[in-house]
Amino acid sequence: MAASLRKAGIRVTKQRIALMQVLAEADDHPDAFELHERARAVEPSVSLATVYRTLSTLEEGGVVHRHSFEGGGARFETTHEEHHDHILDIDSGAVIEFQSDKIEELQEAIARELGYEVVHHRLELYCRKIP
Amino acid sequence: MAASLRKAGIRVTKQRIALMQVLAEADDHPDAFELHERARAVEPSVSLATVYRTLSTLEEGGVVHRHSFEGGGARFETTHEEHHDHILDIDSGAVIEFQSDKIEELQEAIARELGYEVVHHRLELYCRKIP
DNA sequence: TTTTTTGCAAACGCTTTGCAATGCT
DNA sequence: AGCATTGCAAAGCGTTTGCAAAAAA
Repeated sequence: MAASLRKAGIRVTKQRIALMQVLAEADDHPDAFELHERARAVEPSVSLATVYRTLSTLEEGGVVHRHSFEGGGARFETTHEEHHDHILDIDSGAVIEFQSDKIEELQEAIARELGYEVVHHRLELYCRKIP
Repeated sequence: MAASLRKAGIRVTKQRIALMQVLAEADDHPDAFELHERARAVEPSVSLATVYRTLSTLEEGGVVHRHSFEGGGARFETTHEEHHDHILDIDSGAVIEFQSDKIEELQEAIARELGYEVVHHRLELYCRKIP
């Protein structure tokens, strides 16, 4: 944990280590408040302000991704290799990841046709379970 | 304008008429602040609070759509027949609409495969002009 | 020792809301 | 008359920031 911070040129503090640990263990796209709760359980000295500051730092460093789903504040996940989009279960709040090369290609084709190149995109499917 | 409000079961006030007029003329997805400016030019008695309240009312009535693009507040457009998604020009801030049946189908296929049906979705391409 | 990071509390930007006054039907 | 809608100012919410103290390099 400390090593990977050092490698990214980010100073190692106990607050950052706690947050990274919590992020590494999370698989549910928590928000800043939730991350603060979890980080405090590991290292009580972590403040919410530091959670926000560290998340921004980690985002700049490409370590985490920030998502702004509908309703509520931003939610975070540690960056993983493959790009993916999200399905959001309207009823349970669950977040499911998916990936579609075809959709990616279509997006690029559409943009290109209009004289644009896609820098990044956002695709979210707000769904309900089929009974 | 007044008639279409009445038809939707919404009381007719000069503030609402002003806002609807401004919305009808807009083709640039303005935010609440911008709509307030424009509506005030038509009817000076419109307050920002009423703009927000009326936008919510119109949204519930299906008359306008609210979008939460990256950065800044919500932006609005009058609902038009065909569903569409958006390209956002990162440099100019311009919003371009596009529509792709293929992408829609793929989204539904992906959701279905995971046991979900798509209630609504969000697809935004943040783009830069190709030189 | 120098520079960065921290917690705290205050400020921020956008949006919503309580209230008494006003306006619609 | 009766009830919805208004403007205003205050509050709400998630997020950011100024500052002096603490900690990392």
